[in-house]
Amino acid sequence: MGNTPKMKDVAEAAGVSPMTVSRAFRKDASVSDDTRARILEIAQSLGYVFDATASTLRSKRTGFVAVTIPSLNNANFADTVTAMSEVLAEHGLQVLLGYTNYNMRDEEQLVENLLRRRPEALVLTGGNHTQRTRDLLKQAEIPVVEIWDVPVNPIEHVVGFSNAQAMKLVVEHLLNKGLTQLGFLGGAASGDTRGSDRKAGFVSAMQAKGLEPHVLSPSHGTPMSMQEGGDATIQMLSAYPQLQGFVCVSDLVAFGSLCACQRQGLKVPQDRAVAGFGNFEISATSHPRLTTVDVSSRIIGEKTGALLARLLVRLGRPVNSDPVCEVVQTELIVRQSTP
Amino acid sequence: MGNTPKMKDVAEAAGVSPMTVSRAFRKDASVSDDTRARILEIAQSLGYVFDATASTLRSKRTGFVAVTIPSLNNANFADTVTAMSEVLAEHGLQVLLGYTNYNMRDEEQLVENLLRRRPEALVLTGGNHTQRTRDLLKQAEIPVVEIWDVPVNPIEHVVGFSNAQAMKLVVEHLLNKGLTQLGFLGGAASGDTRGSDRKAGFVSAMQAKGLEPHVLSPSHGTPMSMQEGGDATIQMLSAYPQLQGFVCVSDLVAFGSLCACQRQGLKVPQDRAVAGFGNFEISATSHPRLTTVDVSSRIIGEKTGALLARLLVRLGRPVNSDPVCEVVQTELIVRQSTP
DNA sequence: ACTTGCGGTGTTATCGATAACATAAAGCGA
DNA sequence: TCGCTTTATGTTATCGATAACACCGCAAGT
Repeated sequence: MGNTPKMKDVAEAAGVSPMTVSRAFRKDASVSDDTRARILEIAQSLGYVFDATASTLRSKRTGFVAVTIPSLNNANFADTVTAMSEVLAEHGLQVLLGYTNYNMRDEEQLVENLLRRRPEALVLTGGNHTQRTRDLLKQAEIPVVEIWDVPVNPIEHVVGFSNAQAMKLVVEHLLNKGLTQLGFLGGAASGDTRGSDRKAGFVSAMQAKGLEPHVLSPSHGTPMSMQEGGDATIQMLSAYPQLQGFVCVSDLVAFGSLCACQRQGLKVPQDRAVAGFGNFEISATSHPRLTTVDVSSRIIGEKTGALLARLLVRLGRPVNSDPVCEVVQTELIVRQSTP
Repeated sequence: MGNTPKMKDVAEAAGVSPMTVSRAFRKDASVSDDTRARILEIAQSLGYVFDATASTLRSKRTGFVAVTIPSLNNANFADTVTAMSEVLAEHGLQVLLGYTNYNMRDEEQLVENLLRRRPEALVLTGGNHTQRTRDLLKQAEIPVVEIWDVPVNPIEHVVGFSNAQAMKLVVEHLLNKGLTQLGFLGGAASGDTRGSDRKAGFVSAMQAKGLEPHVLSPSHGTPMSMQEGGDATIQMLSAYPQLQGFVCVSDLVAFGSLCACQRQGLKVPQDRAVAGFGNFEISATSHPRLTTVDVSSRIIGEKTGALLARLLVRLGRPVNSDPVCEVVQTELIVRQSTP
């Protein structure tokens, strides 16, 4: 139990001071090559495992980057987190992940918990936060990045895109193809702000052409998914049989909608068009394949990781710099589910 | 910068000793209710955020549970991790997540990195590890749980199921329906051991009936997904046109296979049967819906979380107990993609 | 030859909270 | 009233690594 070897033990075994062992474990510090090699070998043979918890206290560098996402159950966020983790790992940084459940209250609690771990930076998915969350982050004096959104009033750095703008691409494509009777599926009032932004993009794009936007959103705060997309489609079909197409908050909803149409004996795209959002794998596979918007989830992760690596460069404390706002590309991908 | 308030500052502001503040921040310790309330209020007004990194060093309790999963890009693992996080959060424990990329070497490196953070327990997805990984874990003297598998030679605790056994359910169902010409899609040689186990289950179930098992696996170490499932289906169809059904390593592959069949003008299940594995959301939505095996991903996470909470109960060091081996239920779900 | 500089190493104090122990005040039965 | 437990709080030393500084010896510059 108490026999876990410490740096001191390694030092004694190697006949050097603990300080030298400490240096040997860091790539940058100045130790002669053979001393380092010998120390590392001895450490390994003793079964010594570096203790980051102690290092952290004195050096004030935890090597953590805290990241909040609404939910793990979303391939797009998972891609972003994976890419970010990879980039950060190259710089010796660890991602500390937390889930907000699409809820600003939970986010506030989460942020406080994460800050207790003294992360060197914090990444928030989305741009909507409670005032206390913003206060906590300000106090923490660490770099903050908001992703997957372009907030009107950003906290500091931003790596994202306009969900409303991206959704507009879809609507305009359908309008150009002559479809004017369109319904929107998804985008709850609270919680999923990205979904709401997409809905807003749909509504404003329709209104810009003087068309009526039909919308069906879930009443709860969590985003619609496949099953609900199908249910919503059935409802829409009976409430507005004249609809020519369904614009969906995500590919998952679109897939649910597609299958529901097929079950009703409706052909897609001949009888009804269906468009998704996010370019999930499913949209490239389904039959027919889904028209969607690619939002480069991985690239958001990579860019955020690279930005943080730059800000947290080894030379001492975080570099002060002007807020960065990187807008990543979104691209309409037209496939067979729309004319 | 240096003006971040510390416990001492809160103590002075409240006119008590730092120790009392420390106790006020822990639910269990003995402080009078009004003192605690006053301290917490003052702490809040000063913008004090508890420093877990310092607490950790002295108390030797990090509150971390390290978890390794092959990849975030899998809704099943995501469910497990989410459920586990929820349960552990109730006990003040934080999940520290790492990815092995379906690679034992990466896992070894990852485990070492995670151990540096001094987690109180470690959860490994799968039962295949390098010797050094096993040595590291033994040295660490913390509870270890292997999940999503029932290893022949477990390290310590297990919460999982037999992938081979579960796959056998699918095969036997198809055989009972009179289909004897079956092909298997997925399950690479290395890397994805759960996939390989499922493949093994398929092969042995076929051989038990004296039938020839046709198998098509990816050459690389990462699991097959939708796109590849479709490609593999096309290959199988031309190599073995007599096949009556495709048994797939996952619902994702099955969905790829289903769509590929449909593109070829083949009706499922009339012309070809398709079965998946994992009961992903897609299998309940697709048209036709997919026959699959439910493996209760969330329950694995919940049970693992509960087990760890029990082992790490607040009263001092980890409780010593005999290794637990919980086998969770798997259930065949017959839907329309098979006769 | 003498200084200057630098690579390599050791010494000491310290990061911020808490375990362990000590202590003061309050409750309580006989 | 006394001794005893219980509750609320304070004191001191410590967790394990590292920042900051000091130091030594050797090579290069003048």
